[in-house]
Amino acid sequence: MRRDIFQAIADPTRRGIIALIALQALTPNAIAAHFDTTRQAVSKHLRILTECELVKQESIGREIYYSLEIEKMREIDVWLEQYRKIWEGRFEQLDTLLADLKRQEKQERKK
Amino acid sequence: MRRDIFQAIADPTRRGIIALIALQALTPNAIAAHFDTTRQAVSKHLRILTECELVKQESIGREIYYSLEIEKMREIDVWLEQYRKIWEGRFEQLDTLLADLKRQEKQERKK
DNA sequence: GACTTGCGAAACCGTTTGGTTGCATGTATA
DNA sequence: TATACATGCAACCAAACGGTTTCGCAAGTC
Repeated sequence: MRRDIFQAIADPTRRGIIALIALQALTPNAIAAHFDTTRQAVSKHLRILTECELVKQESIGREIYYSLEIEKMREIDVWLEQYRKIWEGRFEQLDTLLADLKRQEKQERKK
Repeated sequence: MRRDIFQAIADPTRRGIIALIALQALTPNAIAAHFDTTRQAVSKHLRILTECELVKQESIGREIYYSLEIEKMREIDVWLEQYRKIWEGRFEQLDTLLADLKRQEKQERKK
């Protein structure tokens, strides 16, 4: 039940949905038409994406339009930043980088 | 069996391991000491990380040192890039962005 | 050679995941 | 009002996941 953005993007179908609704809101039916699964399966994915606030919905009549909560994607970017420092060789603040990694490792350990 | 980098980073313990070996190679025992699981469980995680080439190993005597394959982390960055364009409002090449998202969506559909 | 250490592999187990089918509800439309 | 449509939700199921225990093997150490 612990909804995590990293878990949310782990599934290829969900990444497909994210790509699909990144620029335009779509209804579950419209989304399901792009994949070879049932509408209900898509609905489940949308629920997971909604639970971790990666997706927002807007009801219009009997239709529900889903769209990407782009700000949430930054969370991945934040996590990636420390490693970007490494592959870019930016070790100016090696101390803080080490502290960041240590803190994160400790945080993960608690889960 | 489908080893995917996104699935690899989905697990919090694996993210902890990644943070831990990002700057220094460590043995399974040393890694396991940082988490409250068995060495064997860590070993399983290391196998998954190795399978998707996120981690490389070097045998020294009877010890095996695992370290992060930092280049592989760029793959996540590449995937994130299209969304970064969106949240940064960089729509200069809206056409190519749309094409990128379409292509990716199609790619995910096949899986 | 006998013993300890570091490790991976296999077997097993409870839980989660991703999918399906069937159903209930609310909204438009004839 | 009766009908069709768009959707979420519950129940169920096989497969995958994350963990443990047990084992076997290679490499050091006495």
